[in-house]
Amino acid sequence: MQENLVIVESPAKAKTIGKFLGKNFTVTSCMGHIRDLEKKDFGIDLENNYQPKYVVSPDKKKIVTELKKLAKDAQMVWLASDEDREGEAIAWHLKEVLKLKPENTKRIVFHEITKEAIEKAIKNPRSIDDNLVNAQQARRVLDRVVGFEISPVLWKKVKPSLSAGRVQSVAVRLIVDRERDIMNFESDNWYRITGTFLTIDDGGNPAEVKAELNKRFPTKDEANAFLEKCRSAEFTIADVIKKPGKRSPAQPFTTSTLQQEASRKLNFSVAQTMSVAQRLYENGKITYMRTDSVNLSDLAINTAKKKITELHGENYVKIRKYQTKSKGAQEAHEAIRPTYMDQETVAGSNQEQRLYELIWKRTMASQMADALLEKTTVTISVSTAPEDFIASGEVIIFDGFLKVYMESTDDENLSSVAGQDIIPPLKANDSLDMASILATQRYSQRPPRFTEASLVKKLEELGIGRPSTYAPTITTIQNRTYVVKEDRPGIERAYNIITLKNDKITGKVKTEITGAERSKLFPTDIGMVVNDFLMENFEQIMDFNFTANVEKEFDDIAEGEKVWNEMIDKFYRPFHGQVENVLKHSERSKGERVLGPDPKTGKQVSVKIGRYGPLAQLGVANPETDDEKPQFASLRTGQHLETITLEEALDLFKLPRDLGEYENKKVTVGIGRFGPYIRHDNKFVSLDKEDDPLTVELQHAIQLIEAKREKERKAVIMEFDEEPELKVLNGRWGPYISYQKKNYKIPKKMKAEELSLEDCKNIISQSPEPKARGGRRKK
DNA sequence: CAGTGAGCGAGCTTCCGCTTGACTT
Repeated sequence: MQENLVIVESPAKAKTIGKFLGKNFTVTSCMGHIRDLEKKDFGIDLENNYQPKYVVSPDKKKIVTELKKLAKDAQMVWLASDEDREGEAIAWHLKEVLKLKPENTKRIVFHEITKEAIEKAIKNPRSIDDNLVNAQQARRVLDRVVGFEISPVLWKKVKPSLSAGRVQSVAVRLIVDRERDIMNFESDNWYRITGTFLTIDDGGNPAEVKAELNKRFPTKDEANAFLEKCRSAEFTIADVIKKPGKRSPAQPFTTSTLQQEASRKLNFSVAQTMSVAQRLYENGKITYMRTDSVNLSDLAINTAKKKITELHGENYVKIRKYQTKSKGAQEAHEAIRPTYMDQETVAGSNQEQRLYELIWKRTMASQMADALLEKTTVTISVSTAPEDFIASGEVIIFDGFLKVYMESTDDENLSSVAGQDIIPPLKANDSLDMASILATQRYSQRPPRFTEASLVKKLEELGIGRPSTYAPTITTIQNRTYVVKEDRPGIERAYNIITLKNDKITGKVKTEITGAERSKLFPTDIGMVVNDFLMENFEQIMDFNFTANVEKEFDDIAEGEKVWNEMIDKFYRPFHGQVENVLKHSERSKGERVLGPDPKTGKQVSVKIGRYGPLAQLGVANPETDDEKPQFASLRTGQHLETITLEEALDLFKLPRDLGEYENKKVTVGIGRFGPYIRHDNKFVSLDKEDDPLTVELQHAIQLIEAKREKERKAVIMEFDEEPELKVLNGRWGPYISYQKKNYKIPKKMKAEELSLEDCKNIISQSPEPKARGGRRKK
């Protein structure tokens, strides 16, 4: 019989703690929540004060059986889940499901996984905090109510299988709002004046000083006039100011900041970062990766200090204690840090090594000295104008933490790495020779689109979502196709540049690419329609402060100042009324937009969301007269309900288009579910990306048809006269056997070119029944 | 798989937070 059973949440944690506790303790894990609300039906008894109906989650049945067995054999069960709301509820569910008796059950908590912390916890057990558990039940029930009452409204009023929720719907709103800000953005432009001046440096060599005018000009004429004035001007140093400055390291990593930095520095997606971190954690290389705490254990700080001294010297050390202040933080863990600070690198995949290195550097830097800078500002006066040129430079006097790590920023325009601009020694009243002065036309920047990581940052600022849900939320809104992550090309923009050099003023027009996007989040048409529908009908849920407001109430419940089902009741009554109201009165939402009349026929042209996605419609259905039916055409990729023009929509109806004949058969071009295609002799050939179906000509179409035939000829490795339905083909993943429209894998040791008909039949009879080609087809 | 978009209506979809593998693409 085991004396003591300790239950924690994760197996990796159980392993470590097991080592600390010795023989009298068995440490095991429950893998997070073991029970949840019933998934079928609502899972909440509305007739009975919102009583939750809990069931053991299907994937936890096995674990629960094992835990029951272990608990039965133990004299004392120690529930050691996290100290936050969710952790308390996990402990309570364990107590309920395992039917633990109070006299055999103790609840313990610890913030860091060290021998001392755990022994201290064992000495100070408490009982389960029912108020905290109730706060969690309120959270859980509220989320179920919101998600499971609004989602079905969307199925009826917009499209089946859609979803809404406290977290995901606000995440989508952020992206939709930003996209509209960008659409409505009006770019401003002005002229920025920069000058290059000549001087002599300490060594007596010629040196350059670059400076920017402290005024920008709204028009080309004004910029020109200023350059004219500079022609005959004298340039004098009016002032040199030197100021000390410092920069401090960033806080240790939390889930959110790790996701941001891994995205900026390593180009990892949010999900990728988490799975790489999970492996590092399981291998004991880093502490737990789902945390909102920036706290480091004393042990970690001490080993970091030792390592910094060893590598860089004592003057690089500065012990810093960080405190978490983000909204809703629950402080159940430490910050994300290397388990052993003296390990600079780890074995493992390239990704694991890079992420580890990032975490190691960030943690080291967080305990290092400030960087000391000297900022120099030089004012250069212009004898013929009231404006001044300003040259500014920053020199690192002491690098401190910058020796190891520098946090990146999302703003590409911000060049902020110190030590880039060394200014040659200059004195007041020195005069400078002017080498050139430039007036460059600049445009104001539209708001930036979100990356996965910058969306996580925003959600965290708003207190929406938790470290364990950031990555899944980002995945969900993409799975529901509310949002897509993609690249989009920029557009070319012209700008003027005027140069004064050698007493000559010359103007030039240059071009630049602007607005190109890489891996950014864009709302889809359905995302926008759903967002607008929710904004109109469920404003309260869409409010950025909704989560913060209910969190306050959860806190009150946790403090014992509010009763959880009373809080839910207060929310539920008006909310449910609103749901009923919307179901009864609101129109189906298709995002319809009328673009105007077709100039040829006068029929109305409109766009909306149809069963298979966004479409354009020519004409209006009239059931009474039952005359001509409207024409429909799908929107093309890259076209959107909100931005498509009348002309672009009309073009869609020009397809399918006759190109002429080839081999006495018609050749037509159209757009289908898989993009633009050419049809000939009942066969389809995809157009190349650069081909426009509206202008493509017969000759090119024939080329494509022939190219496809050539490819098909190559694709057939073997045919058999006796069995025309059986072929050995070369596909995307290598050779395979096709027989009666089903495909079969060829075993690795066999060579495709050497198969006999007999071999093929053997393979087919021995293979498991494959899926029919085309996947899920109905009937 | 590529011309769909009308309508009948069965049975299904859905939330957020804890956790880790077992899956397919």
